[in-house]
Amino acid sequence: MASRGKATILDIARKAGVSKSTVSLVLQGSALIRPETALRVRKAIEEVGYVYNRGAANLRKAHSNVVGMVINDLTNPFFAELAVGMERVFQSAGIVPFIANTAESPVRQGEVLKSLMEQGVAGLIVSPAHGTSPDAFEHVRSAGIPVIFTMRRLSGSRIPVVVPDNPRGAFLATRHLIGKGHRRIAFLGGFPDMVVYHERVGGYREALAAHGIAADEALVIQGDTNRKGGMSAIDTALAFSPAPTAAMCFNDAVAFGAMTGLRKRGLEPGGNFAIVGFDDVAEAQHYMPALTSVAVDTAGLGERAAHTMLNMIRAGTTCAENHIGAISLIVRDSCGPDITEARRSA
Amino acid sequence: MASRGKATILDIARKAGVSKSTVSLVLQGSALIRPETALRVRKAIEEVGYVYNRGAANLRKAHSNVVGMVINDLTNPFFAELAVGMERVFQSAGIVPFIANTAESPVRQGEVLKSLMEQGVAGLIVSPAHGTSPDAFEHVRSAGIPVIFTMRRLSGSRIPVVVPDNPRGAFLATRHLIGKGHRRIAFLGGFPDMVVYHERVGGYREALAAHGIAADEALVIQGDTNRKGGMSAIDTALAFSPAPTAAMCFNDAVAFGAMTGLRKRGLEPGGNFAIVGFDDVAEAQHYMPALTSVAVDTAGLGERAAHTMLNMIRAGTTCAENHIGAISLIVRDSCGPDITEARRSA
DNA sequence: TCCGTGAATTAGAACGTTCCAAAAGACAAA
DNA sequence: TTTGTCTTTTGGAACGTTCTAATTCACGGA
Repeated sequence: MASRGKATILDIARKAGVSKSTVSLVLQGSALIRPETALRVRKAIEEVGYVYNRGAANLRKAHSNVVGMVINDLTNPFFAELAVGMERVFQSAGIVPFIANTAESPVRQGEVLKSLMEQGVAGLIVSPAHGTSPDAFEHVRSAGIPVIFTMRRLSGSRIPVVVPDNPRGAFLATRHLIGKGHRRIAFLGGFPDMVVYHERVGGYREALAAHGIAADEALVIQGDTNRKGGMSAIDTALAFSPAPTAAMCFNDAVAFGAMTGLRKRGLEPGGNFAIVGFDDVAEAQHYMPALTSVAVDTAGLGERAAHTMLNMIRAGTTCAENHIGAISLIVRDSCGPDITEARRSA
Repeated sequence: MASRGKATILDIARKAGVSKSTVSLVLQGSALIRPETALRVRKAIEEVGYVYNRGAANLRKAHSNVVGMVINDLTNPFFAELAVGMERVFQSAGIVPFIANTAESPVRQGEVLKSLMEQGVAGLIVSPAHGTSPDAFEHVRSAGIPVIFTMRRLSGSRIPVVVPDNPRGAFLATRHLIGKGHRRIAFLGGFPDMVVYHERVGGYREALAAHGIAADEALVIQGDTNRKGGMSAIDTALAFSPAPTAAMCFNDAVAFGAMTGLRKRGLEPGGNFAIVGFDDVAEAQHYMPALTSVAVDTAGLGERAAHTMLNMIRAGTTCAENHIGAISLIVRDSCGPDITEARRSA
């Protein structure tokens, strides 16, 4: 019986009356082995409950079959979905994905990175933590290990990225608000040290400019990119006079927070105040009112990143083209009716 | 320079003018080595950009430093939070946690399990996928690898569990509704093939019985444990006559769905219908109305599970005591005022 | 009989660590 | 000088695979 210590390839060889080389070949599905021999070996494998030792194999093999996915915030469903999308692709390609969470801490990210390197990952897909230095992953890449950034890019880094078309998304969303008749539109959440922030605020400004609306810088309100940040940002926004009548939010979490904040002040999102989000998380459609948001096809981007990584690993390169994912505006109820129409019919 | 192929312990030895054994000892922080020698070695390590090869080390070591966390649904913030809590503990204990998602599929779970075994995990913490057979993890355990189930238990399995006190939670929540004057209380969501379901429904029934309320089996409505399930369950519940005036939900996701469903029918959660959830996810307090829910201290349970696992690994045992985590009812706005009082004052 | 060919199998040297047993060196006591 | 003890260092055999370069075998043709 398989007792003290696990069974090895050698135990199977003995049991099947072949050499360890033959067993190895069978394990790799080689066509060199005579089918009946292979069958005998496979039976032996079954009988002793053998489990393959990938660590030992990786010692010989050129490179391992594990890739690391370094995620900045796994408790955010948006990123969790991303991770799960990538995981699916890797799993079915026979490579083992390790998911690691950095909780937006560059320090944790460093530790996690060290662990993954020690495990001998064949590649790394990273959604970098807030505050990551642009060259934090350079030594990985220069060691010949492919790295891809996803969802967030680091300014000044030459590592390939897979990100949504943030400027276009913000542009479309803002244009939608303008089309509804809004003229004083706030931008809520985010900080200027993230590239995404500039991309989204840029799209927002571009839309305003395209419609000849003067941007009021006071209405661009920075803040945390979560519910709490949304609640305080909307408070700040409403303190101005004349108050904005609509808000483009950095992401859906901020939008949810803003909607709660509006209700606290007796305003009704989708009624007398319009809100647009960004990311289109699953919750957006179930919220009351259902949130109009920019869909970024999270799972699709994840899959794209994973496929790109697979190609890089196969090709043995650390280069790849950037991918800017298409976005689309999902119109739901949080922007209410056209306010010019409403005014006219009143 | 470190060029073709990574630097190994041997390169460092050469560079520092010592033997590979010495380098190994330094890497393990052994006190045997003379401090100045250690320093010289460490400098060499720094200079060549050496990265430790854990795979090679694990080949010799009794067991590895990685544990696997098998999660049924990472896109559910509740489980994501659990995973993150465990990860924190492991990371700071110097062991590497791998997070894997099974998407509630026993098949995926099997694949994931195989991968983890091949990586040579030292232990496994599992929140089993819906439909997992009770002995799915028996062979792991009998191979001497510690396994812990968390959040969900499998009937008939002898693997140690770390779970919240489900019966008590459901009891307290139901009692709260009864205290508000409700007599027709529905139980929404879940399926009888999960042990958790029986525990929670059990607590619900016990509370009813304790207050002399006859349980109406028609009001126990099975369904998916997500938003969609909640929406259809509340529809079913409201079709009965007399209709229930309150609902105890299997979890918060179901509760959110039920609240949406109520609004669709012109009822107001927290107004003329009372809702209680279970899990107290982060979103509960931000929802409108804020959801009264049973808090299970997710992160705490995760940490507890992780610590138990660490102990099991250290002790080399596959046994541990079950842990039933304390719960508490967090009262917010979704149950509204006492309806008997309301009736009296009307 | 001898040789060549091709298919199937195998021996043995890696891979980068750990760890045991032993060695080397320094010093004190006999 | 010899012996013993203690500290520090080291050689070399594992660990479980893969992979290259054989080796073996059967068969057909000369």
